[in-house]
Order: sequence, then C-alpha cells, then structure tokens
Amino acid sequence: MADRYDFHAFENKWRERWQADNLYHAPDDDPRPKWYALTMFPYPSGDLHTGHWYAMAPSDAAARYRRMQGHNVMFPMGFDAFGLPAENAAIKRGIDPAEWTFANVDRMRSQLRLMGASFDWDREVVTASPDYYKWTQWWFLQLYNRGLAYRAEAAANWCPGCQTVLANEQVVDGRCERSDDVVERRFLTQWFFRITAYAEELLKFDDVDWPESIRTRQTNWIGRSEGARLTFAVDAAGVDEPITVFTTRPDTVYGATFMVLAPEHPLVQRITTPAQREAVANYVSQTARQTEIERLSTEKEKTGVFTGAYAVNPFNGARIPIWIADYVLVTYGTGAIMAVPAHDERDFAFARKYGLEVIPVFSHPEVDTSQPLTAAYAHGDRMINSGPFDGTPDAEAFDRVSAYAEERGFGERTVNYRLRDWLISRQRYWGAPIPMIHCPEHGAVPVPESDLPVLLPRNVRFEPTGQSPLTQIDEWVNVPCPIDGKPARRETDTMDTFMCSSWYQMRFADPHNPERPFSTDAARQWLPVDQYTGGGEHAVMHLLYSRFFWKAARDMGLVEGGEPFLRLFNQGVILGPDGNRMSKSRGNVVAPDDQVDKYGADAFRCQLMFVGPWEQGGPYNPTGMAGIVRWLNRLWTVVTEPPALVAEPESDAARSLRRVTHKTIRAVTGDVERFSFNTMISRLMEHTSAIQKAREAGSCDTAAWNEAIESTILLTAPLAPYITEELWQLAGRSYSVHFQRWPSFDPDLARDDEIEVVVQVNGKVRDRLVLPAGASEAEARDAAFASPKIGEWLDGKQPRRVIYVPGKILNLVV
RNA sequence: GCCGAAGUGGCGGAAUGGCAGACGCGGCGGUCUCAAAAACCGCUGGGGCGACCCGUGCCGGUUCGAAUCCGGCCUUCGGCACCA
Repeated sequence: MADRYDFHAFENKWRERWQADNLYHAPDDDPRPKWYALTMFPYPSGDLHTGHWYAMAPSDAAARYRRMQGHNVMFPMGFDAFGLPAENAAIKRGIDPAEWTFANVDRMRSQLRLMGASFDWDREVVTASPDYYKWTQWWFLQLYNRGLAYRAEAAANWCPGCQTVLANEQVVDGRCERSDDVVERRFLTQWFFRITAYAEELLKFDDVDWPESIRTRQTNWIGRSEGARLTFAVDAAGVDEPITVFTTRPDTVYGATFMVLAPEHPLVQRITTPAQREAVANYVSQTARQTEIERLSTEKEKTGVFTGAYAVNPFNGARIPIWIADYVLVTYGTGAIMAVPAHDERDFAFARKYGLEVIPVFSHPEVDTSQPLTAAYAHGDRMINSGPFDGTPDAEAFDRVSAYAEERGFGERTVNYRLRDWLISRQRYWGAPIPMIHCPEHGAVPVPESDLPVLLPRNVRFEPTGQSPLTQIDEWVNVPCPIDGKPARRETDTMDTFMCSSWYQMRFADPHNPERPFSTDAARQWLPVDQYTGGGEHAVMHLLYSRFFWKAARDMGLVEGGEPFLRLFNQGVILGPDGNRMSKSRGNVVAPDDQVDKYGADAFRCQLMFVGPWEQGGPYNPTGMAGIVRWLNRLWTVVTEPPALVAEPESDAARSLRRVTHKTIRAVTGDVERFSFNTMISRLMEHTSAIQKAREAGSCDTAAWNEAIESTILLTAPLAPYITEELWQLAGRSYSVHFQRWPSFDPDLARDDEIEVVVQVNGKVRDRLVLPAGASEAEARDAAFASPKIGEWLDGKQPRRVIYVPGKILNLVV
C-alpha cells in the first residue's frame, strides 16, 4: 500500500496546534449566524470504539461544512457518566465508581482527540460531576414545584439483574433493555415525572425535521386513543363504589354481556363473593407469578375467573357478571373493561370459552344476527338490540351514545394514552441523589436549592441489595427536616441516568455557569440544537424524555420554542467485517486507535464514511482502506508536485479542468447537505483523478490549476481535517483551512460544451451522438437520421413518434 | 398478526422515470524492476467468434422508455403487538 505522505508527522502537529489555538471554540458573542451541531455524547465505558467514530466523524464533517459556510458553529462534547456499568465494574474490582468513571473519561477524551473532530472542549460537561448534577437535582425540584414530579405507589418493573426498578421505556419485550433479564412486577412507592401531562403535545412534530421512523415510534409509544369512560354500578353486598371502564366503542354498550377487571384491580377483593373467594385468590396469585412475557403472549389461550358479583349497565339496567382475567391490564385505561363479545375478537374468544352471552348490536350485510355468531365483527351498518338507538348508522353511533351518557351523567368522552408517567427512582448508588427529605411530620420535603448539590457520599459499600446503598450511610441519611429541624431522613434513591441526558444540550450553551443551569442570554444565543445526530435506539427513551424536559423548561420560561432538536438524523450501525455486531467474543473488533496508528485518522474517518450510506450502517471493510489511502496519496502528490504552470488562459485543457472542478463543487455540496458522504468521497476521488490527468498531460494553465487544487483541498477539509490543513499550508495558503469559505460553483463553467445524446429505437439504445450543448430536437433528429446505424434499425420506416429529452435521449418509435 | 424499510456484479455500493453497475475493493493483463513491493496504464455482470441477446428477488401492469411508478407474491431486517 502507498506510503507517500507521512500522516504521523502532521496529524500530531495539527492536533496540538488546534488545541493550543482553541480553534474550534464557539464564542458566545459573534456576529455570524449560530449553528448548534450535536452528536449524542458517549457513556465513558473505558474505550472509544469504532461505533463512536462512525457516529461522530460524519457528524463532525457536517459541522465543519457549516463552519465553512460562514456559521458560528458550536459542536460540543461531554460524557454521560452516571450509570450501572461503573458500579458493576467497581463491584467486580473493588474500586470507587467515581475513580473508574473519571479515569475512563480522561482516556476517552484523549482517544476522541485523535479523531480530529472540531469539538469545543471548553464546553465539556461530565454528568457525574457535582457542578453538573447539582443542576440535574435543581431540575427535579423545579418539576416538583410545578407538580410534574410526584411520589406514588405503582406496579413497577423490577430488574433482578440490575437490582433496581426501570421505566417502561427501558423494558423491551418484558426484558431489561440493559441486562436482558426478565423483568418482574413489584408494587413500590417511587418517584415519577408527569410526562403524560405533555402527551398531546408530544404527538406533534410540526416544528421538527425528524425521520419518519422515529416520529412513528414515538406516536405509537404514546398510543393515543379516543373513547369514553362509562360508569357501571356494582350489584354486590357492601359495595357502593361504581366501576369505571374505558372503551373506544361506547356505541356497543348494549352488547356488553360481561365485565372484566384486571386481577390487580383494587375492587377485586371487595366484590368477590364468598363462594368465589378461593378461585379468585388462586387466579390472582397465579397471575402475579407470571412474567410480563408470559402474560402478554398473544398466543396464550385466554383465562379468567368469575367474581360472583354483577355490574349494572347504566343504559338498560342489565345485570352482567364481573370476571377477572389477565388479558386486562391494570396499567391501561381504568384496568376494567366492558366486554362486548359480538364486536371484539378478544372478548369473543373469552365468551366462547366460558359460555357467556353474545349479543350483536350492529347489523351487517354478511351476518345473520339471529343465529349464533361464528366470529366478532368490529363494525356494521346500523345499531340493533340497542333500545332507543336502534337504526342509528354506524358513523353516528359513537357520538350519539357518548352524548347520551354525558347528559345522564354516567359517562364522558375521553382520550386515553398508552404512555405512562416516567418512573425515575433507581435503587442504585452511581446516580444523582433525589433531593428530597422525608420528615415524619411534613412528609416529603424538597431540599432547599441553596443546599444543592446533595453530594453523593464516597467510600460506600454498594453491593446491590435491592435497596439503595445510600440507605446504609447513617451520617448521610439522617438530616434535620428543612421545615422544623427535627430528625428526618434523606431520600436514598438516585435518579434515572436518562434524566442527566434530558437536558445536557441546554447546559452546553452555558456549561460553567455556577448560578443557574444556563443563562437566558446563552439560551437565546445557542438553543435549540440545529442538527442532532445519533442512534435510533433512543427513539422512545432519550429523545422522548428530552422533548418532555424541553416543553417543561419552556413553560418555566427558560427556553423559547417547542422543540429541543430541530433536525434529527439517525446513523446506522457499523458492523464488524464479518457483518456481525463487533464484539470481543466474536473477535471481529476493529479498534480505532490501531487504525489511526496504521493509516491515520483522516483515512479511518474517510473509510468509515465511504463504506456506504450513513443511515444504513453495515459491515466495515478493512481491505477497502487501500482505496482511501491511494486517494489521499494522489491528493498529496498533485498538490505537492504540481506540473510546470503557464499563464495561458482559455485553452481547451484549462476549460475542461475548470468544468470538472465546478461540477465537483456543485455535486459535493449537494452530497454534504444530504449527509451522503459515500458519494461525496467518490466525487472527490474523480476530481483528484481529473487533476492528476491534467498534471500528466503536461504544462497547465495557472489559474485553472490553482482553482482545482484549492477547491479540492477545501471540499475535502470537512472529511479529512489533518491532511487538508497540511496541504493548505504547503500550497502557501493561510492558516486555517477550516475557516476558509466553502467554494461556490459557476453554472456557466460547470456546463458542458457538448452533450452525448443516446438514440433509441423503440426504447433500445442503438447509437450515441455527440451534439453541441443546447441542440434542438430537430438538430438531434437530423443527426440521428444521418447515422448509418440508426438507418439500419429504422429500415426505411418513418418514426411514428419521436421523444426528445434535451441533452439526454432521443427515442424513435416505429 | 399489523406497520415500516430493504433486496442491483465476486464484495461495499451508484443511479429515484431516460446509457444499469459511478466510485472503491478484489481479480486478470501490462509498464517500471535483477526481482519484489509501491506507483501508473488497460480489462473486469452473464452468454455469443460476431452483429447482437439476456440481466436490478419473483409474477403481472402502466409508459415511447421502469432498478425507479402501480398491483400481487417471496425473502431479510427493524418496529409494534391482548392497549379495550
């Protein structure tokens, strides 16, 4: 492989120079328009891997392009440094999680510097440092003060591996998103954020340019459905509370032949009759033993138990039996449903199994409603068996029935969401302590803001016990109540680390502010993020939580506008050369530091961008590196070994070189705008080859040559920052190439003098003609008729039809 | 089951209604060299001596013209999935 340029020599040199000059620092006061570019900050796991490069190097190229377009670009970097891996590593090796984390941060910072990315290191934040988590705690208090943080008992997801509860978003297919352990259900008192208060607004994406797939996933996760709540009286001894159900089909209420409660529904014990007590108790405990995976399996046959109690349909007074069944979830709606077997598949299956009544309440052209139904059908023509509503068309049924219920006071239209409030308590050590104090007299009392941060104590035994390790530190836990000074206890749970990352993009605007999370001026100057890039796996976690935080911050008057990230781009996943995820056990890991050592940072960056479309990801191709190295070598050669130059403008060769240059500028600009880095590089390769051909052809026009060289260095600069800085200097230009103006193209110079027109006969290519640019259809047609090849194919016939696409194609139809 | 994306040479990929395979890897041949490496040049989808024919997962359609648009199917990968 080629070895013409010595990247070791200048990559280190320029890295140090840029650092010494603080070249990429984004000043707050700058007349240029701002551009806030952000790539998701990493967890400091200890080693920067190829995935980090794949996410960050193209993001850097895009940021550099904006800078050359004349923007004051802020491209910050930091570390998402709280979280379980530190704690687990610490347990395994007996070291302090803080030590482990901050040592990793140092190591990864220096690895990141190798990349040559234009990060503004002055703005670095580390979420685990007290001057950051002070403000994470501050956010908690603000949310608490606004009623957006509350403590409640609820069925929580307990991960036995991580020994902590998790948010719903962190449970994937009934397993822990991190450890893959099967999650258990536990009733615990925990802290929540009221993200559901923003459910409706979180469904709107009008102000953002985000990938469809992420928007769809958030929309599905929020799960809006319109329906009604209907209240049924309970006909059971000693129970005067009614049961409210949520239904999307109030119009089928006359077909409700039974009611089903979730086994965990609070009324189950009270309504169950003595005869049914044992069966119900057995079923409830059997349900409790099931994992979420077992319970949610759609394959499983439905089961349930009769409680012995009856509910009364408020519309017609019908007494319907109340069952419990695990296909009804306590976490959705009201945890109770009216079952309409005729018009709901699930209810139908249940009714059939247990011999319950089925009453159709809509006529249907293909169903004989006087016979037992063989299947449920969702919609029909008109209401039947529905008392005063008989004959109502399907389209009007929902509104009429709902209105009736509202008038009589036993129901109301509502919107229900699948989204649950965000559970943020964690029973682990390495996180920001929740700044609350529990007083026997005053309950949960916020820590006064002036006492922040609540520092995480050091030298703690943090083996997981299912309780926060902080509970064991008496001198930390026992504090006076902020209200009356009497003995009280600190909250010992820590916060979900997703909280740290929900507002980090705001802190970058003003990262060292000791008084506030950020100043209003800084927020006005920098927020929101103009371009965010990162992995799509955060669709319903980080990206949803951040939007919630932003909207809450907006309502507190801290930021302006409705969204934290205006444009979002999700890169794909870079795989090992064998097409699998890189992992030590597979032995397919490509280590960035090795690649940098062998080929240089520029070559590694370019190779990652060249393997394919960024959003697609895919296997890393180690042998393909040769092509990138050859290209950078050719670039080096043409700049450092120019031909003999002559001042002779307007030669054909000069015009042709200029044409290629201007075409390249046009194409490459379009590519970088679309993040199409692979095609961008292929075009730059072509340009380099064209320059090389011009060089070998002999003496070259000075102006055309200089323009070509200068342009190609500038266009390559975002991709390969080191070699371009070196070449820019060698070419006698002024430091730094990264603050030069992005070249613009001249359409006249990019235009071809001659065009090749493909001539088709009946849609098949039969000849190619070279014509002057702008040739008319008549000229093209005449030229085609003059061609002997075309003459043969026409065989003397006159074309029935002629299609001419100027500059492209002439199709003769005979 | 439902929703979405994708399927193109030996490989990564390009072309989003107009020359299929840009660019790169790999391979083959050549120049240079005592030789090798590097560099450079040429060839490289399949078939045919050739004019040409065939070819973008499969089947059909629209169009002067389809990798691209439409309908149906197959495969792969994501997402959702008893949400009332």
